[in-house]
Amino acid sequence: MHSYTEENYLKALFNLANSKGEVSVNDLSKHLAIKMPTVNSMVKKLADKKLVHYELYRPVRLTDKGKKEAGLIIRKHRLTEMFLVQKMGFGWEEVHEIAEQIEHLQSPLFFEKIDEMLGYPTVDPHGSPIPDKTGKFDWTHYEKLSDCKPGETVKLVAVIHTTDEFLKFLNSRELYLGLKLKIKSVERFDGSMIVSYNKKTAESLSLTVSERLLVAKL
Amino acid sequence: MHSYTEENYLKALFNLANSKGEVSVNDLSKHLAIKMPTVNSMVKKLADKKLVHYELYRPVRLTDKGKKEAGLIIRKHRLTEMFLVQKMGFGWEEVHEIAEQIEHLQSPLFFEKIDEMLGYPTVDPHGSPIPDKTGKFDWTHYEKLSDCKPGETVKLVAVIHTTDEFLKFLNSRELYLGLKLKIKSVERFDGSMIVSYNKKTAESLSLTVSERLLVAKL
DNA sequence: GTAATAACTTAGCCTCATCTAACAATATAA
DNA sequence: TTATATTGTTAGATGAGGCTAAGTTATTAC
Repeated sequence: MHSYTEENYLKALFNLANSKGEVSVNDLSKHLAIKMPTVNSMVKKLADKKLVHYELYRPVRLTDKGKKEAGLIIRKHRLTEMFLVQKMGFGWEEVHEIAEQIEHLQSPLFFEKIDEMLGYPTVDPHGSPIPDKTGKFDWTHYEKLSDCKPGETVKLVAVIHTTDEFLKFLNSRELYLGLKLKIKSVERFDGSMIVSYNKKTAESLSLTVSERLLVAKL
Repeated sequence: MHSYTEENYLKALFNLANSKGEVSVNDLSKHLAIKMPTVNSMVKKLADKKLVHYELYRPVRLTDKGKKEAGLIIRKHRLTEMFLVQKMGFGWEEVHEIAEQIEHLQSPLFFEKIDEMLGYPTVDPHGSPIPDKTGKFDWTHYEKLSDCKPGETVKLVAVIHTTDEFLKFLNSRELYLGLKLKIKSVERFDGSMIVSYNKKTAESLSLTVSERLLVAKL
């Protein structure tokens, strides 16, 4: 098994690699708030364990083994978040910190039980997919709200870059997963969007926000 | 806050000190499965932090501060065990290992929620008292089954030295908390007891077992 | 009351995960 | 295309929490 620390590096690599597939030592260092030389030596250690591909002065890529391990940790994290929200009554903005700790528990039985109690969910409370027991998952191809056109009606299916503050902001605007949104117009100037949903007929969402909301077209 | 390791030392001291109030370095070493020199240096560290009283070549005693800290960890452990049994359907023999890990989580909110969901319980699934929010608790004075006399009828209220195997043994004999037992006789020779409960009219319990069962007289 | 045993302590070493300081390579901009 | 800035690497230190080997103090047995 891997150490608490190694697990955090794997998870960070997994999350950062989503777009490019490779991650610079610098990105990792910033994301983990750990100095570069430390990250550098840890990356070498992960390479020794065949969890990442690494060459001097080159970005890092997870190996298949590394992807699997990372996927399994993310699985535990997301199952936990779902459990905290659905079975314990936490808000979606409260669960990240706690799941961050619980994901490291060594008890397959515990996570089996959670999975079962939740009815084998496929997404977490923020709409992110939960990897399966082999560590694999697919992001069904959702669009960013910011890529949609006026006149379209869409359903909010996931939230990305989920920070505390952002989720609280969504709460305050009554923006929840599953919500139907109609796009009324897009402001040329700053990319902000005017949308309607529920009883709100003209809410404005900045580009910063609409880029973080994933939707399915209806 | 204290490290994971320090928390384990505090918890061990708390558990071992129950009878004598003081604990030898040797006992601690055996209980934690950590070599004496390591324990020795850790004890000094705890003394620096005013968590234990310590003099060279003398046993160790928790300070009031240390007792409080330890009590709060035990509280988290026992609340967790109760949660695992009552809300997640685990058996009382399965929860120790998991609680051992969860007790170290840093999230007051998480344990508040558990406490609330359980209706502020005062004992864990094995009948041990759950310390309050100041780390204090009282072992209501229960008697060992082994100290009872033939003819008495008692209620099983707690189990001590709870290992996996022992709890499984109790399961197999259908010995659960709350059970009424009548003591029929005690064997002079080896201290074993013949008791009746439920539909069983003459079950034999060895001294090893009856010393680990706490009862209240009826 | 001494000798043997058990318990305790000290000294010194190890690994893990972190750091800083200094140097090397690559990328960017003039 | 050379100068500068950014990114990456190496070397060496640190603190936590372990270990073994060797010596010291208590305790137990005779």
